[in-house]
Amino acid sequence: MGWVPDLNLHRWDLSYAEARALQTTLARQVIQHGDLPEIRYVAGVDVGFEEKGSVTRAAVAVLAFPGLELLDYAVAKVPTQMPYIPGLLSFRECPAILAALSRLTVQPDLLFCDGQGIAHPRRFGVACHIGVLTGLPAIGVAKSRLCGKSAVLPEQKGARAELWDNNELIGNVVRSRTAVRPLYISIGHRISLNTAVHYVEACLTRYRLPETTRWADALASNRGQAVARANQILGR
DNA sequence: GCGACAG
DNA sequence: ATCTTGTCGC
Repeated sequence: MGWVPDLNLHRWDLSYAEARALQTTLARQVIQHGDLPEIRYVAGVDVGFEEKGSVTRAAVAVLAFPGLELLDYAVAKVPTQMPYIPGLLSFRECPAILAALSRLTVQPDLLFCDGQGIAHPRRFGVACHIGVLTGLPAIGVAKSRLCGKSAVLPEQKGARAELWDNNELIGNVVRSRTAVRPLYISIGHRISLNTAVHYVEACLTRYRLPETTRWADALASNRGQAVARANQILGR
């Protein structure tokens, strides 16, 4: 990651108890505010699995903002080291994600992570983890809820409700399209909740997920047509 | 002890 | 996440 001089790495071979303790410690490094300067490059990050789960495949797609044209993408595969355990997702996915980020040519100004940010039992979901380790502004864009409670959401696109847990505001539940399941948006790092929701909505077109996530999703799951289209656009 | 539980 | 075809509804 030549463009990230200060990667704050740590060990990944931890017991579950150690991993949870590390989350509690690192959560204090999350910066829960920040109004971003000029955002030119937004990136979607996602992970998929191969070989019955033994290989973790991460993909990062960088789009121009606000035009949303694909500018760059990178993929990385690493041996899967940890199973999926609710609350410890980042320990399973971060190694592959960091590897993919290191292969990027364009440095993103903002990362959209597939999963929670501080809307997490210890306020340290995958978006916080990636944000703190890279120092980049990050947003958690999850397709479902991990923890917290929110009011019933109107079916209309644009409907928005607060997500609360233990008397703390941890995120927003947002209807990105009429009559679809809502998105769970939370602070990842170096951004405020309102700014985070603003950028997610700015990356929406006609689908439930923002374009950043859609591209990362397609590339992480290695969908032939998506890879072909990406390579065509980028002339590869 | 009984649910809930990102991807 | 992943295994998988057609089908019901906005």
